[in-house]
Amino acid sequence: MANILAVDDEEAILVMIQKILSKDGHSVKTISNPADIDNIKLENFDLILLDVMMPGMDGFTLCNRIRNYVDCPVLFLTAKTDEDSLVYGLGNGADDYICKPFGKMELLARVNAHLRREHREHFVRLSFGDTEFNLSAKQLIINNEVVRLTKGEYEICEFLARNKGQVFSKEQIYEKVFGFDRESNDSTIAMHIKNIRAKLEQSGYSPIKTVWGIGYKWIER
Amino acid sequence: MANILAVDDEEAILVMIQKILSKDGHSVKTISNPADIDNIKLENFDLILLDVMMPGMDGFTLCNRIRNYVDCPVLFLTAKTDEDSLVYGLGNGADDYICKPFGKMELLARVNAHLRREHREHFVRLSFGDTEFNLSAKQLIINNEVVRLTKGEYEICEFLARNKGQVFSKEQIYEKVFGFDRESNDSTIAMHIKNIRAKLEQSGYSPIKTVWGIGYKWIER
DNA sequence: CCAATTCTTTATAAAATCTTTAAAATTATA
DNA sequence: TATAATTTTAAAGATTTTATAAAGAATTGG
Repeated sequence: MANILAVDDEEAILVMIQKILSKDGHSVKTISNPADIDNIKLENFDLILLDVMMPGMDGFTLCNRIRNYVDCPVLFLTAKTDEDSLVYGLGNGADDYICKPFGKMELLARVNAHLRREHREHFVRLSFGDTEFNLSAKQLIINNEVVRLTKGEYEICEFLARNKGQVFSKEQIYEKVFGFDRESNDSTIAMHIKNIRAKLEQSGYSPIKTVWGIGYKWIER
Repeated sequence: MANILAVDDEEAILVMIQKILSKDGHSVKTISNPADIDNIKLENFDLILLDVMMPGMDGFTLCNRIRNYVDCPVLFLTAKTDEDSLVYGLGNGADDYICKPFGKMELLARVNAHLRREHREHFVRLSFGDTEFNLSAKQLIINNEVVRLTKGEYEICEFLARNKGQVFSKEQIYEKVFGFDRESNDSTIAMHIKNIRAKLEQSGYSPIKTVWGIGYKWIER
């Protein structure tokens, strides 16, 4: 799942880390001599676990040094449980500070949380229930499935959904969505509404309701 | 510096959080009634602190719910110090789990570490699957083979790939990649896209998708 | 300064979307 | 119930946007 590097001078701990993480599907490389870290391509790792107190090199300095060419999460594993050390560690480029003795499940949970975060997409969203507008991708997603809408169709949906419950005339919709008014736009909107409905119907949704004589509205469910 | 939301039913803790964080330059909003969270635009926050045990709503559920439309770091503050709760919390979308009573400096250090990370640019590595950008050599490598792109072509690819999933208009792409705006740049970008596609096609890749009427986006297969 | 590469423009073809038209269906109301 | 108003629907036409090709301008490296 992920490439993880663990650096610690205690073999027993490395064995434990190796066991826990590889059981969860990760590929783990261990180093017991911190000096060896210079012979390794750190760029290839998705996450690094670092002991703080190691003979010949302290983890803080090491972390600070490798931060120049490493973007991935770096987590300290340490017996130094005082607050000052923690603050110092986090202030020197680390992303987490796990105190020994730590629970096996805690280690795994923290590692996975950091990995998950690394892959978290930063999209601007607008969502209610199982309906989601991905404003960055300009996509309407229903039940984790993308509904293939044209630009105009999408814009109409987003506009109505943003103001769900409110009724808008065809004219208003046209003006709000396309930005200007026009001679005969009612039939255009009617057309779009029809097409949108047909597409959403396939996902089992009918969110656009006709308010007779007035217009349309997106109903909240 | 950052907009932070803190949710806790204990006023004393909120006051403390407020004090610590605002002293460090952050803008802090506090909520003592978790139900109020529905009346707040969560998108505006850079980081959220959440108590786990609150009357009427538990933080785990809340976190899981808001994760649908919130990308920012969410940190639990909790008196539940057992490992199971920690694992459960981190497994439900949280990014950290801070046990009460926590040190003031620890809170600040963790908050800042998360914020710093959020702004950490990936300057070393950008890759997915067998597609890799060598950012220092300015090369796109697919299946261990270098794709011969011109500088402009490469920059467009890197920009789109960095923001994969997001749609950008031709104008936006031009501005972001070449740094300035221009009278007629649409056809230039269209041209580059065409050439990029032709080159990537030879490696069997078609990562750039046209979003009709809006622009282009990089899709991760 | 020249040659090669890259970027930009122009023109045309192709594709997708939007708009119009008109008829059918539905709803409101007299 | 009949009539008028409104919405729905289908299909064709118009428009807009993108893709492609080729040629000209600018830039770069030797």
